[in-house]
Amino acid sequence: MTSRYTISGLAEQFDITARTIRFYEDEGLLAPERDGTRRIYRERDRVRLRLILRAKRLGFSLAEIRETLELYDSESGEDAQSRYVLRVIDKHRAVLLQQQEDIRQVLEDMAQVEQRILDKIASREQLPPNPN
Amino acid sequence: MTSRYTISGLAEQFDITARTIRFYEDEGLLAPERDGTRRIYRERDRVRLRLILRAKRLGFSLAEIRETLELYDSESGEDAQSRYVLRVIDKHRAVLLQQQEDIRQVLEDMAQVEQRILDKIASREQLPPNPN
DNA sequence: CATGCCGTTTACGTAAACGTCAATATTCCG
DNA sequence: CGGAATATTGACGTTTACGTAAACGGCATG
Repeated sequence: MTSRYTISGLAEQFDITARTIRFYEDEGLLAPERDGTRRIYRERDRVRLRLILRAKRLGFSLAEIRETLELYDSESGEDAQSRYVLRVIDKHRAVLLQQQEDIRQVLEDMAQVEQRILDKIASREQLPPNPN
Repeated sequence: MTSRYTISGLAEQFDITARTIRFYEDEGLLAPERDGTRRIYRERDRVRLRLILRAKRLGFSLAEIRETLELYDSESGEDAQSRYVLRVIDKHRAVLLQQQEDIRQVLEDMAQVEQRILDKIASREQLPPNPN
């Protein structure tokens, strides 16, 4: 059961269009096998796609995602290369931590707006049935 | 000291270009006062800009940000409007929580890649000085 | 066999978010 | 006061991430 997927199957699973998946391939983010001309996706392609969409939800560009995937995938034979990858990982981690902080801030702001509205609704319900 | 800022001042503070700030104004995200033709930014503009950039780092579009700002700012006089805003806030919160989860996942993946590399480096340092 | 239905490539279209001049004020500073 | 620096409004260019349409191949099925 080396699970195989069709392009429309994958598209449905992730709620995107086949066009999008082909585009990701054009951009070098995916490289499915072929049965003649048809694309065949395996489990590893699915995992990759899930990763891509995760990163996209966080606002990263396809170019960034591609570079990152290539880098992390690279067997990084040499020591220098390994250390370079480690540095890049640290940079990426910094960006993600910043995003976590941004999310915290926005959630806080939202809670304030929400509270303001709730207070107003509450104060209105206190009032007698419209003194007109 | 009702702090005033020039456009280039703000640009420097936030490490963006003046063009960007003007563009945000064109898009209805900012509305600074004018001294004749020059723009004058007050503290509230600065706060707004900080918010905009935060949201941008999280991958939201300017259109989304504008709508959100307008909505949250609206005095929402009517009760129905208030309840509507509360629902939108809930939706936004859901998106942010999803992002938090995405970040957790990506951080996890990164940690794995990092560990793999560290292991490889360690195993290499175990080996005797190159058996050639 | 005709007719869907899915898949493929190629190509042009598009919206978003600015960058990059250009031409024209204004303002600051020695 | 005069030149340098800063600001303003167009207007056009560019990149990203697909959408959309055209034109075609393969297969399955009534």
